[in-house]
Amino acid sequence: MTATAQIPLAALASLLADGTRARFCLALLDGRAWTAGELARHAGVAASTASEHLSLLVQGGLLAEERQGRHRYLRLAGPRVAQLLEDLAAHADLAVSAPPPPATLRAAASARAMTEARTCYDHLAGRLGVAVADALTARGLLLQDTGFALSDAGLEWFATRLEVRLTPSGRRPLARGCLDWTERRHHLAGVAGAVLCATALERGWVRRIGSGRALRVTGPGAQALQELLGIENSTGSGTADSAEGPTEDGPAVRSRGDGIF
Amino acid sequence: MTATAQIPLAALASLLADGTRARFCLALLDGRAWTAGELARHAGVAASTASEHLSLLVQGGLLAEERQGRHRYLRLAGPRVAQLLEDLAAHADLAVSAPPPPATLRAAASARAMTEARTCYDHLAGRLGVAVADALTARGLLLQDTGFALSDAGLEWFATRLEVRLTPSGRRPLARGCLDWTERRHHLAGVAGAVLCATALERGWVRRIGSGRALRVTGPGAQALQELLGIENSTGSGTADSAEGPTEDGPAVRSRGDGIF
DNA sequence: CGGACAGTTCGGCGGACGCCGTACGAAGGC
DNA sequence: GCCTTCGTACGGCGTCCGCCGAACTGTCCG
Repeated sequence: MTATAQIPLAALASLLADGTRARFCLALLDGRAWTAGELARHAGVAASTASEHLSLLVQGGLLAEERQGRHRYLRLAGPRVAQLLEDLAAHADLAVSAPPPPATLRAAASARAMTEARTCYDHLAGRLGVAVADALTARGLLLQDTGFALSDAGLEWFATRLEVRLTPSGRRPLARGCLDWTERRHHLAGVAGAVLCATALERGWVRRIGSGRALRVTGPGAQALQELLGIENSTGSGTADSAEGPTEDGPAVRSRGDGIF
Repeated sequence: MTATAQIPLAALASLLADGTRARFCLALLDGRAWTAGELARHAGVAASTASEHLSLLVQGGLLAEERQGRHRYLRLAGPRVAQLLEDLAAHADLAVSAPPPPATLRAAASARAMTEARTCYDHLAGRLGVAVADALTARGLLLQDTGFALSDAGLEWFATRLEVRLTPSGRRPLARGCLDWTERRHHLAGVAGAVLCATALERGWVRRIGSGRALRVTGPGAQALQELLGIENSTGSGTADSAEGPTEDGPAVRSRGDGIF
């Protein structure tokens, strides 16, 4: 019996203390399910190595698996895990103040698209995510000064303007602040953040770029954001496909929008 | 160059992945400063071993050190670190559903006192902490349904009833929910939680039991809680000294109160 | 039924790391 | 001044663990 096993905190940290396992978890922060092989290639290790790591992560309660035929799909075990990883990553990245500059043009374009708009597990992040949180706050729908919670008007807004139900599921908070690692400010997470992101994807307000977690705001999306929250088409820079994703990257489909968020 | 060093998340997790270092951090969650020797004895390792570990933790930004004469005092680097540790520990402890029963009578008594009232870094926890959060919520001073934030009335209450200023310091939120690992519900953390705890200690409403983090509510304290928040003297069980602390444990000073929280 | 592919299990190798004891420097009490 | 005490630097030892390749199981497809 090793010493770390008796300290739950150390046992949990051990799971994330390995570079390969950490890469897996960070990749899965896009909120989707990857196959074991995809994760192995993503991290640059042999399939056998990945298999063992994934079993550990599943056993440790960080990942959930779903087997379909000869595939083993893996995703984060739930919002709690996603939040934990976000917090940890945010803290770690703050310590290393200077992230290495992207090595290739393509990576740079991908990074730019990510800073504009992306998913953060199951909610919106990047400039877009922060802009939404700010707009909600400016309109008195979200309280950020004294904590982080929806106001009564905010509840009303979700029900009547957005026309969605916020169902309090389990112990997950309705609204939660999530530190955005590019903007270094909070965006909206929790049930409300998830519902908002899902709604935006369903109604075609945002679309995934390529196979990654970067997002692009569509024309109707820009209009909806303007009408619902008064968010103006801001600071637009080009959009690009993402660098990495659960599917093999096909030929680059690089599009360039004009100032679309 | 090891592989984990290139992944900040993994580098941070590595610091906590060792049982001894984890023990150090958990001990320091009492919010006070320990000397290197005290921590070494607490974890049961040689002084030289502890010294190396502590240097790593300081270098990693988790701990702050302060040298006084021949002593090296160590404390958590700040509220952010404390929160991270709390979250991590809460998650880890949930995974291991059944904590081992206390081995000695004295440890059992200490555990009982801890569940009643204790500090959690710099705020109140245990039954007392949750009771305070609940009372604030019941009176409309704290919003817990739609997130976690003080209401306007809550701000007012701190200013006029408690007669303290809540100064928004840095990026620390005014109010934050912290998962209580004994009650499995939220208690009040953030600036408000810290101010409330400090006030309670200053005005003698609560007192530290022995040298640990367990607290005892005093007579005037019970009265103040009743007047300010309508909290009745609840579920009192005996109080006892704590098992571990930064100072060498002297002779046990076991006191037994009658139903004092 | 056989071939291709996804994933797992196993053995073995090599590096990383946590531990200690010892020796040393520095601060404080007598 | 000497001696005790707290903390640090170093060398060595043992273990743990992450990696791979090879062999095997199971699934899908033709």
